[in-house]
Amino acid sequence: MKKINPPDHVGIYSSIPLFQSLNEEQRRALDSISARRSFKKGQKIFLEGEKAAGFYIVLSGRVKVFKSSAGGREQILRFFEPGDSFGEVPMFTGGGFPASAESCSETSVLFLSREGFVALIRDNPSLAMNMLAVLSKRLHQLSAVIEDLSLREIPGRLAAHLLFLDRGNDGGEMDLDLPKGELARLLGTIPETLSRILGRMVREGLIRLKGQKIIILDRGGVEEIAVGTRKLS
Amino acid sequence: MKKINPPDHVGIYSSIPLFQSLNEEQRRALDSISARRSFKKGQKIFLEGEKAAGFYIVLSGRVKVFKSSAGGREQILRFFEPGDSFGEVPMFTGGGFPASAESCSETSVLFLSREGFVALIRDNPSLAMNMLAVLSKRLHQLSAVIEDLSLREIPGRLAAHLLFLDRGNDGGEMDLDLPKGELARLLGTIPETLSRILGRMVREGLIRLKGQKIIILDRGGVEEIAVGTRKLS
DNA sequence: CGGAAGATTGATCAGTTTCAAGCTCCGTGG
DNA sequence: CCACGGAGCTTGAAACTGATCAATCTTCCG
Repeated sequence: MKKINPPDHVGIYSSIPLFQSLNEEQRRALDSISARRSFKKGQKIFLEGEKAAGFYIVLSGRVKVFKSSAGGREQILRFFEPGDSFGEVPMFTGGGFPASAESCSETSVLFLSREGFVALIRDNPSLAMNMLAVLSKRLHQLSAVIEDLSLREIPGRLAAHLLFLDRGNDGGEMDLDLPKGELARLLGTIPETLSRILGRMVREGLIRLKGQKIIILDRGGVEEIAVGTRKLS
Repeated sequence: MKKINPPDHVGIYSSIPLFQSLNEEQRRALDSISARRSFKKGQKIFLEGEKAAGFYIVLSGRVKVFKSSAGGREQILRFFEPGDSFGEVPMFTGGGFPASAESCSETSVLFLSREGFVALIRDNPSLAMNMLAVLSKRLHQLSAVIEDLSLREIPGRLAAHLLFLDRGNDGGEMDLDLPKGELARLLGTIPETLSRILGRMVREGLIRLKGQKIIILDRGGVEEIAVGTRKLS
């Protein structure tokens, strides 16, 4: 499991992409505007609409950011892992958080105060550029989520996700890395539906599945499902 | 109709929110890195995945940014109007555009070169802050789209959109401001479905509709639909 | 070993899309 | 000035996807 937990505090920042371009002095400046916080599994970190006093960076554990509906349904926007920052939006809009955040496990985060960070950005052009890059990548990701939700049906989303998990380890066994219920909420559906579709994929010999372990048996077939060329019967 | 087309070029920039904080000299600098471009109705401005040499600002007309699927379906992410910038993402990610852009009418835009603008940002902290604010607002918007697509059904999305259009002019007649087919693609559906749902709303006395003109007759009712408290029969 | 949370399965239902046909509006050209 | 033609919009019937509800099974911890 990834974890950011080095001996001295300079090391903390050097393993955070956002701060790559800062020098020692600037990193020390971060110390005075940041604080560690810990969350137990399932704790709320912030709620949609809340005002923010700053933003967060994951040090260890995992955080999910999600939207929830009146009816109790939940759409996960993304999981954040060690090194990822989250909750930046209200720092720059002045409004509230666009979504809620909750820890998925024992989690430790770094909290950075808004004023401090904004000041730091003001005379660190490269920090500003890094943050622009972070937000831009986030926009790209959200666009992809929208594409999934609007233009693809669930088997396609699932297939694409499996191929994403499989990047690099062709054919080998891999881990879903999430409880199936969470995966369902990430794909914009519910556990029952996910279960059924996984079942169909198994029946058609596309994948093998035991617990959270999964193997892609027919990569070409899965790709066809992802693209929409082929359908599950 | 809004239009940005002032006598001298300083004026151009002063009516663009992104450049509010720049002084005269900095605005003159923009001149050397920007160029006007014109598009006729329905012309592609860029395609998803294309590499970018810069980004755009709408001067007059309207631009839609959208995702399209293999099956020919289309999800509009947003419309951009005079003063709005669009297509910034690849400037900061180094990748391609996350979506495609097309003019909705005779449209004139300002194109700003990537290198020039990045250089400008580097020694204009407030320009960087403005851009951070722009991207953050965009993230907020996309989150809202995701919420709509995943957590709400179509009558709810439509009702929310009508209330949005109505902000300020309680009860008066207003304009859809879009062909119904485009509205459908903005709400994540197809013209047939939109037509039926508008029909149901009329039948229930929630709205009156003639062409693109629409009046909200029962604001409370429309709000209930938007929130999900009430359903159309 | 017991119990609770998570996962699967089946039957049913609701919402949305698809396909097909017809209609309306409006600009163009005869 | 009217007729034509086409795009956009509407309407209907049928098909489909995914959600809901309810029951059962599994897993994993305490």
